[in-house]
Amino acid sequence: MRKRYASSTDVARLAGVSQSTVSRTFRGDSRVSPEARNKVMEAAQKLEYRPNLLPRIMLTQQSRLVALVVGKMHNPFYARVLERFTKRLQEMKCQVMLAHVDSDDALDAVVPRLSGYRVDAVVSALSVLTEAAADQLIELGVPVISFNTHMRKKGLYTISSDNAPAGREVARHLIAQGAQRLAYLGGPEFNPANVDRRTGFVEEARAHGFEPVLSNDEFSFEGGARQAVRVFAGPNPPDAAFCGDDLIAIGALDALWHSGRPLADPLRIVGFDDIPQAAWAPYQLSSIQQDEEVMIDHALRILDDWYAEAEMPEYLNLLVPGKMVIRRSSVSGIQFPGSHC
Amino acid sequence: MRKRYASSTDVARLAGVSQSTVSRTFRGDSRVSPEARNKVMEAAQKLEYRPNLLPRIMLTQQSRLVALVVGKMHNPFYARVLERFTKRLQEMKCQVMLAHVDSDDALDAVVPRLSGYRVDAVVSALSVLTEAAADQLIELGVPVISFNTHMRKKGLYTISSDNAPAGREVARHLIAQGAQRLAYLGGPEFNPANVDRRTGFVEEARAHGFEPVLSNDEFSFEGGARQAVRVFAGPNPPDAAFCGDDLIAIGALDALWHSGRPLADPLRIVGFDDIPQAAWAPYQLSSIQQDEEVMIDHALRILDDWYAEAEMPEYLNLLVPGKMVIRRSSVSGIQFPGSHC
DNA sequence: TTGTAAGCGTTATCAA
DNA sequence: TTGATAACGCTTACAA
Repeated sequence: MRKRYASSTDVARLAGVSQSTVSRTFRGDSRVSPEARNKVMEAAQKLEYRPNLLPRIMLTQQSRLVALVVGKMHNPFYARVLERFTKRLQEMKCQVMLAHVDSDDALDAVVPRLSGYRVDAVVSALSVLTEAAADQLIELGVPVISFNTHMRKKGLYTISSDNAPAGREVARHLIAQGAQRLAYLGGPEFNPANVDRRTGFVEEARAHGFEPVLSNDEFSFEGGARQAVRVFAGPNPPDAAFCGDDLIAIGALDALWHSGRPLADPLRIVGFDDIPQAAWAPYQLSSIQQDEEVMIDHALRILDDWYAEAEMPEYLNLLVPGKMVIRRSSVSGIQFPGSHC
Repeated sequence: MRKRYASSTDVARLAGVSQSTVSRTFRGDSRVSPEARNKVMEAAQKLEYRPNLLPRIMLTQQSRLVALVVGKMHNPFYARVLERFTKRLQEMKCQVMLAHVDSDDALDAVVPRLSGYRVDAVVSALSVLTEAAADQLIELGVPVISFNTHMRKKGLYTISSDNAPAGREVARHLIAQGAQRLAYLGGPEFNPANVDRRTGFVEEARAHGFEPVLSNDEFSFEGGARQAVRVFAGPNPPDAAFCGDDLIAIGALDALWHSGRPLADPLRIVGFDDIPQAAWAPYQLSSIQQDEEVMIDHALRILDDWYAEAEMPEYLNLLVPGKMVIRRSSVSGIQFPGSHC
């Protein structure tokens, strides 16, 4: 049989005080005499007492547990968000309960547990939060904070990069650099972040008299590779592409690299997310940096308000501007191995 | 005031049955009549009843909560382990409590919370688990499972790649490819994984009459960049290097790339971890693949045994063989842009 | 098959 | 400053 933890009652008995005094001591309640405190601490030490937080949760209706629902962590952008967010939550005395969800089935299995542990809030960093998934989380009855989604729903608070203006900025930049034939290599067709990035890009391009080639696939390296093969197959391939995220951009470049296909020279590429790999020497990829710190700040503020029992808005759709980071890939263009021979 | 969840008592009242019947219904206890079950489910639906797991934890001394303690998630290898592990734990009906720890202070803050929530076990994917940190986790009184550490301590179960033989294999491979001047670019000098990889490599090299140049720094891109500058500075630089992990290898390559320094041709490189980026076109990096699935299997078996209240060994140090993945970087060597002109 | 009642380890209220 | 005592929402004998 498993060894039981010592309880505050055990400590109280050994210290010769009441259980309430032990409780007060450990919560830092001022109304404890120094002598009592000493006796308690000594007994606690002897018994290796670890205060149990669970009864407190039941009594106060507050767990300080925040669920973080993630999908694909192979994207370094999400790994970074997860790391920072966890750190910040710990600083505000919350713990993260991680839930990995790669299908709606997985969500079915996980949601009852999240409610069972009485998480105070759910944060979704799922790249695609479908409407059904959002509903399921909202039914938990706790605030749902979601990154890079935008839906107007009671109980849903979204925080997104301002994708459309970023797309427009990329179009202007590529055109200013002298691009003639534009392309957009995107994520899943109806993914909201993808839609906004593409729309901004396409609209701005059209305003300048260009009609970009459009393509979509997964947000991933492989998705980029597949699209590159399709988009750059023709006789007069694009000489500039905006990619839905950096992994797509890098996957596309690698595919072109391998294909040995004749390409426009220079070929200019811009990605999105500004993952660390974008700065790596062979890519030197221009990208839109999402301001994760500000996005996380917003999320924490919403949580704070909720903990303070402040009046919460029914829903919220916050936009955070991205910042364009210009590197070689969109200026002098991609250097293929040996391309300058 | 925060809205309270419905309790099983509320459901019982509405359904006109006893609270125990509600409890039995939700635990799938067979001793409930179909009529009772129906009434209960109906009432539960109406009240949006979500069973609370916390009292159960208190009663059964089992939370099915596993703490995952992570350090640097910017390493894609750890991100992948985290993702897989979380998924597998969910499949065995456990939830992950994530703890981000980047200093011993952070550990002090986090440990009392982990015990407070009564986690059943702690899994550490910290790249360096110092002895002090290990002790702190062990004092929680729950099993501690740690990756790529090796310490013999009661309550500590370690699972590591078998680093030394991997190092030896790399030495043999590079020598067989025709390398003349070997180098090892490593992680922190006393990190156990680093020590083993280096030792295996150096011993085998010496057995073949080679004396590698040694260097160390962080396990990171920047660490690799810094080491490359030092190691390849001399007049007769190494023509083959084994790197403590793939990020070091890639950082080193990028630094050399930028430096424009005259280098051995071919220059052969091998990394460790086989992160997805190792396969990217400009690098084509040979690497040692850690068999994470098997490592995770071991960890889950330990957990399973513990849940089954099986007799646990005092400690355990498991080794999992790595597998060498050979790519261009160690055969024809690294191609610098334009190097084949 | 159902209900009663005693815990689990805290917090919070009220007297002392 | 202390100690009783009633919750919190379940699980689990035990009785009916």
